[in-house]
Amino acid sequence: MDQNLNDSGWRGSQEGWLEAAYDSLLESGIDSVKILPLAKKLNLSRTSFYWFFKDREELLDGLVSRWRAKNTGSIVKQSEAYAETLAEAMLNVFDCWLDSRLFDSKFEFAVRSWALQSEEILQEVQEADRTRMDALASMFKRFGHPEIGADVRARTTYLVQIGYISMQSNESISVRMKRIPEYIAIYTGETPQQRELDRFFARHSYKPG
Amino acid sequence: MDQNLNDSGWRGSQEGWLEAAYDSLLESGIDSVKILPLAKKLNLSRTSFYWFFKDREELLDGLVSRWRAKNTGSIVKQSEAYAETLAEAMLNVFDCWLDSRLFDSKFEFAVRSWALQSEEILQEVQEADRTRMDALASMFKRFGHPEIGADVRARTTYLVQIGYISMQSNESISVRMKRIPEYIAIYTGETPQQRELDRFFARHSYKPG
DNA sequence: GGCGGAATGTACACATGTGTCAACGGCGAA
DNA sequence: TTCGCCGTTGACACATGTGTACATTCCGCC
Repeated sequence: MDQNLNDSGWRGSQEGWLEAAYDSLLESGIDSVKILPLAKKLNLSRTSFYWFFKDREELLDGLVSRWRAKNTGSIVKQSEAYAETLAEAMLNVFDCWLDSRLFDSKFEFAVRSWALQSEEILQEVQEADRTRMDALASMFKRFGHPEIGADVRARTTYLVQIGYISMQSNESISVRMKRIPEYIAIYTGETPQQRELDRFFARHSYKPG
Repeated sequence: MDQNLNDSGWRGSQEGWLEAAYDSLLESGIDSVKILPLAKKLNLSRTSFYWFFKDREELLDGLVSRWRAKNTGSIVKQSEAYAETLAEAMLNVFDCWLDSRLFDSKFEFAVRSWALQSEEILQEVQEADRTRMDALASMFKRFGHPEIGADVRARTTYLVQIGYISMQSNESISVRMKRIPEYIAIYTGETPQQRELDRFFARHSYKPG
């Protein structure tokens, strides 16, 4: 398959192995991330893996770092973005759910499943959950929701998305977009303005029909 | 460990292997369900497994059947239970989330993670999701919510729970109970009556402090 | 053009898993 | 008591995976 040489004139690279591991993790879970199959995919000898990584453990560590770097950051950032109303702020957060450059849902699900069999990963995931929900709760408080209400609304917002990911569904953008106004109403208790929605739709190149 | 004989005077049984498989699935995921380790746990020879099951595949089928029988039924049933108000109906559904005899969350999470690496299981899970969400949507419609609102509220209710499961958190009953009134308010748009809450708390032997 | 380190490959040792087979053991019925 | 079935076991054959040691090749540089 991948007989192409990379920059340095060689076929293999740390990045290459990591990328293959990432693909396999998303496709079939952590137990499928094995050196022998990856080598076959990369068309490399199994043992040349050990040139780039000490052992399998080190490869898996690389995957966790990748996940941590990508997914948690975006939610925090989007929840802090400028907004005039709570509904608009909520729509900023929704950007994450619809833009895979901000939040990688498949990656997220695979890592959470991984947590089932590794105490270490479980700690990582729970730490991420806390950070993300705290950021969302702050957003609700910023717009005047009292402590407990903000907390439960933050949980609702976040958990619906985690649950959605866990369904591994593959719906079209338009099906998902049709639910947005209702979601905003439920989460925030206020109806979003049409112009707020229009701005959101435009950001995601969606034309309501 | 398990040197006891069962009813028929023998040590092994189909049930015994299935139970061990179930434990292992919940503890460490489907890839940990292997005949050799299970045999060690049961203190039986690995090969005697093949007396009760054709192969590993058949054991896994047993696990799926178990899951299907338990988890989906309860949600449907609770969503159809008698209630005077929507808030009360919602509390009936909440029974599932707090009573492991109705809904086995760990089992649920393990099966969903399994779906990552098996197309067949993915189909099963998605079928279950549809059935459950339809039941919840019917409940919202029964209490006067229009189609799209009922649908999104059903999704919210259901997905928050699936998301919660996916956090694998281990919170005390009292922490969880304190959020209930807020959840009801968000999901249904109406505040629950104190007596409705009291009835719910009593069902779960919880004394608000 | 040949040296040296980066990258790859081959061979080995070992571990863990599946499934088949033939032999063995306990217990109840004839 | 002995026959036969239900359940159990160890030995075998095989597959897939990890990691190490050592040889080999490739490429840039002097």
